Amino acid sequence: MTTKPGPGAPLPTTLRAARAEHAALAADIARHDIAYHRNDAPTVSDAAYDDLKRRYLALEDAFPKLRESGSIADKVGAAPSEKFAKVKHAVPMLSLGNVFSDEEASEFVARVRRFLGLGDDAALEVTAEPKIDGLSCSLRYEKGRLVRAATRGDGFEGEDVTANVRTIGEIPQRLAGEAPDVLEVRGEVYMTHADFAALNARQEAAGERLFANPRNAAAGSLRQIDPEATRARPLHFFAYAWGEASALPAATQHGMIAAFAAFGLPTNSRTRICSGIAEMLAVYRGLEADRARLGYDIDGVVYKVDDLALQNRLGFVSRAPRWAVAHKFPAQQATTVLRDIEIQVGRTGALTPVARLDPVTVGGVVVQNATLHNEDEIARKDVRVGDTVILQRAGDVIPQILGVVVEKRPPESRPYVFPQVCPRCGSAAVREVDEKGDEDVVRRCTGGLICPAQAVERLKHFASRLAMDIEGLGDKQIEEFYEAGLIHTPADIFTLAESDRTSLKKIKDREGFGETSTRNLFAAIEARRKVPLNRFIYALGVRRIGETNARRLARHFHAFDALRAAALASNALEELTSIDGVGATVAETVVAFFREPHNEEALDALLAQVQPEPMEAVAATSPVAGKTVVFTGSLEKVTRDEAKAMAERLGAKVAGSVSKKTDLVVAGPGAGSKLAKASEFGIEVIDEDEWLRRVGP
DNA sequence: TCCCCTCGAGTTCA
DNA sequence: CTCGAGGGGA
Repeated sequence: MTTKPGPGAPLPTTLRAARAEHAALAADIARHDIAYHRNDAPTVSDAAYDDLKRRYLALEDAFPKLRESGSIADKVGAAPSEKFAKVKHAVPMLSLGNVFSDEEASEFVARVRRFLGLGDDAALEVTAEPKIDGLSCSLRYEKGRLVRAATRGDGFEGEDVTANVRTIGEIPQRLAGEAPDVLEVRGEVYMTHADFAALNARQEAAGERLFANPRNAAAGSLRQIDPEATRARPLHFFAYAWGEASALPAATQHGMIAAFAAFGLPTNSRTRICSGIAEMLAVYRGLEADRARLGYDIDGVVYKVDDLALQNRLGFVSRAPRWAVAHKFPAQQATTVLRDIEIQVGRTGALTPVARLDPVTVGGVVVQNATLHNEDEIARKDVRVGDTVILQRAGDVIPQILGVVVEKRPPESRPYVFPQVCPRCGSAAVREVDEKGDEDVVRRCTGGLICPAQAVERLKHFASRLAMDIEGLGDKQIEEFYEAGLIHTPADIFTLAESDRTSLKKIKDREGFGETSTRNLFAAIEARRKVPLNRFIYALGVRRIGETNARRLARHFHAFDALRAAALASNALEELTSIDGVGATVAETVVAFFREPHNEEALDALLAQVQPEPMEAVAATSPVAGKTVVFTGSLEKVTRDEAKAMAERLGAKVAGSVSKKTDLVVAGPGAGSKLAKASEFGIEVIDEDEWLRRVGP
């Protein structure tokens, strides 16, 4: 590391000296960035890193000429993901539902049978395979050649890691045999225990930081900027699924895996075909017993309905397939000491207790915090400061406190007393009670608009990715700007650039905000003066109005003025509850929001700065989109659940009874009163075959 | 009225 | 990811 003046040292007086220091700092910062973002192993503390950045930017401010040779300021703090191009998955990479017990696994099979309308004696084959604990990856082959590899990302969009994947020897550049024109092979990139141990030994010898577990090592290795660095890391791959395919080489799950193997792709030899729950559980037990000897990490077993035609019929529930499930091994547990309980104040005023723990490794990751959810949860488990607690990572991600080791409790400990006032603004914190007298589990700060904690959280929400998506205005910046008194309400964000230069100068000096980053931030803010209506509504942070409800409102009203006028109108509740998915509670919350005088004021100020763009009516893509459909009588080719799922997938609404709002009735044999009612209202009636023809593929 | 599903809100660590 | 609650169908 270069020796250099501390952050507080006087700046050099000559351009020459400044240039030398500027270059040295740039090199240091770049090195730390690499260590942090690429290797997932920071080499300096955040504070020390910030000092370097601050000094670097201060130099540039004092000697603007330095910027001519190219500044790294624009890149500083860039998310690691920005170093890889984004790739949209042609077919989303979805997640899997989880089960944790034999009973739940058995329910999965029962649910599949019920959905398909299979009798008890009808055969149903299911594959069982180890669930590899690595990184999901999608490999796109065109005419048999590997053209692109992408990480899973959020399931819809991942990162392009083609160059790195090409260095994995086990993954063929070219498929053997007769591969379809287009085939996206999906599977898991992982590292073996032996390679992980060897890698960590090398890291240690080189004085580099160690990886916490094979999965992190694999993730870090795959995301190397330099493909040659990936080549030096021994990665492996198992193919187990597929995305887009111009043709499928088989009609079953196991057939597909066999085809992958024939194409030269590595597949897992422990995959089995089972004809019932007993065999599935036997595979589970077998893998659980051999877990330590496999040589790579697995965290459970995946069951998949083998017949692809059945998979198709089963389809998806929200983001997970109905035809597959992960049977997880019991989560690892650990004990540690709870040092303190801190109360956080959320955007809606919710007081959330968070446990501060002595750092402990659970499932390969060091955990220091865990949410305690709410007051009742603490009381139920009688968690106290000083207690030794049992910790587990739920679904291997979020730490969860399971309970207290009472024998280890210090004699002087007392039950935890939940605060009755907001720790930030001192307002009373209450639990709301509904008309039935039921108490809400969360205690909320009643400070509302006067609570600074809530104000900051609302601002963070406003600028966040799913809301206004203002780049460069993250949580940290908002906190700093709020502290500095520069922004209080969303509208202030848009007048930031106009606000007097002296206060801006103040931020620059205080927060280490350089000329370049300030300019970029202003540009990002300007770019958001026009936003899609649904984002704007979501950004307002109205309670109970999340992403989906915001979209529902936007779709119904098309323009913001229409929504606002409707909320103020006398028939507001009626109008709002007519929207599918919006009930009385949500409607009342929306009405209350728009009628609150402070909100009206803040909204007027905001609308003077931002123009929400009206939402275009979406063109119907299917003949049944937007229609209300009723099924009656018995269906023969598909089950009722299936028909319903099919209709909803195409944008139709399925109702249980015929009314004037019904657009279409699908009647099978044995249809009774519903059919009569349909003809009474003059509603179109079709049979199952006609239905399948209309919605068919 | 109950049950199932979806949505919202809150959270962890990298 | 999980929990609780809202919405809507049975």
